[in-house]
Order: sequence, then C-alpha cells, then structure tokens
Amino acid sequence: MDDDGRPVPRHGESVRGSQSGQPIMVLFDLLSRRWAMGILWNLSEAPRTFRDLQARCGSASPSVLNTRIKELRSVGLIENTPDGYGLTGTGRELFGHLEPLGDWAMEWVPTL
Amino acid sequence: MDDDGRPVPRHGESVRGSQSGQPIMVLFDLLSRRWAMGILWNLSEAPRTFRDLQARCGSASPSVLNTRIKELRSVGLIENTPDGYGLTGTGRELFGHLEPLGDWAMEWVPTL
DNA sequence: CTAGATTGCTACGATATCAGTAGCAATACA
DNA sequence: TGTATTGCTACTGATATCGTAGCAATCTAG
Repeated sequence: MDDDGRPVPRHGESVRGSQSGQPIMVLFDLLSRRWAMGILWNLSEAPRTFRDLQARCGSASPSVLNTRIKELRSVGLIENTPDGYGLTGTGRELFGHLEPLGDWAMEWVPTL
Repeated sequence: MDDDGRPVPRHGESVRGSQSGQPIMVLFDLLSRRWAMGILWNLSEAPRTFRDLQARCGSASPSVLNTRIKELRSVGLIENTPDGYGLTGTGRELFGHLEPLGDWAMEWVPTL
C-alpha cells in the first residue's frame, strides 16, 4: 500500500508538529501540503479528470496527487462527480478567498 | 553549512516541479513551504524575535525556521527590524489577503 | 568584571514527504 | 478483438523537515 498521508487535521488536535490546534493553523497545515492549493485552483473553472488535473499540476506524481485528493475529499473540499473531480460548495467558498491572490501574484511576482 | 533551501521561485522559472511559472503557482510554491504562512500570520500583530516566533510556530525547528526567514526576506515579505522580524509593506499586503482565512477557518474547522 | 540568561543561529542524524517512473485493472471505443 | 484512456498502486531515490545539541554574541544582575 502507498502512503495515505498524515492524518487530516481536526480541531484541537496536533497539527503536523504544531500543538496550537488553532483553526487557521489547521487550515494552513492542510493547504501547505504539496499541490493542495494548486488542486483547488485548477478545479475552480470546471471538474477535471485525474489525468487532466495531473497535467495541470505540473505533472505532479500520481501518488502525491492521489493522496492529496483523498485528503481534500475527506474534509469535503472536493468531490468526485461524473465529470471528474470538482469543488464542493465549501471548496468553492475557500477558493473565493484564494482567488484574489491570483491578481496580487500577477503584480508581485514580476517585481522579484 | 545547513541547507539554504530550494531557490526562491521567480517569474517564468520552474517552480518546484511545476513548469508553468504562472505567478499564482510561484506564490503557492512559496507559501506552501513549511511554516511560511504561519510566519506571516504570527508576524502580523507585531515584530517578533527569532525565538518568540519559533515558539508561536509550534516550536518549529530552528533550521527550517531560519531557512524560511531567509526566503521570505529575500522576496521582501519580511524584514529584520530593531524589534525583531516583522512584515514589510508587501508582506502586510499579502497578509491582508490571508487574514480572511482566519475567520473562515473558525467556522469551517469545527465542522470537520 | 563575572556569572548567568537570552538570542540568533548552525550541525547533524532520523524521519517524513515528494518526485519520477513503471505498470496494471477497468472501462470506452473501434 | 485491439487500442486508448482513466484512475489509480508500487517502488526507489531525492529532498525537506524534525528534533536535539550546542555555540558565539549580546544583555543583565550582582
């Protein structure tokens, strides 16, 4: 069996080394896992198949991608629809807060 | 010498495995490194000393913390002030986009 | 000026996570 | 029946992170 990843953080539990259990840290822990935000970003336009999503995530390795998908599904941010993986209502809500970063990044990155 | 981390991503360059070089992916790459968002979060109220910051980041190991600090400084998001490390103007700008996640997380996390 | 105490950091071995590639069962289509 | 595509799993080697130890450079109290 492949790795199924760390336990998905829940409120009050230790979060990948952090003991705070503060909601924002729980969220940061989840979002800072490899490709987590990229997945949400790439599913925002439309549902995508596993392989399509993989291609959009810079050819992320299927094992990591699959692990991340399981995690994001288990916390109800994405779901498996007939058309492929897509954002849930909650996922779309979260994406709403991530979206502004796109414009900000477009202005910021060139200054580096 | 300890690791100085991966190269800090710049526009158009490969981003930790992603070839897109899209600004948002550059940003996601940076933010998804361990403790990156937590550091920004914990510096938002006031400048903190290295050890204070470390304590607030769940006792993150000093090597990772230091690596992250160097990275965030090198892209101008945080700076070293007489009172410790603090957000720059740009850092504060980015934090502005992260801040709403705090409230959202407070509502979301308990539902897990 | 001398003994802590604190601060910013480096070193290093042990783990955990990720990348990269190969490949397979299931379904779809030809 | 053959060929493609899809959603994965397995495995190996590379990288990142953890956890602990410790040190040089200030401060601080006596």
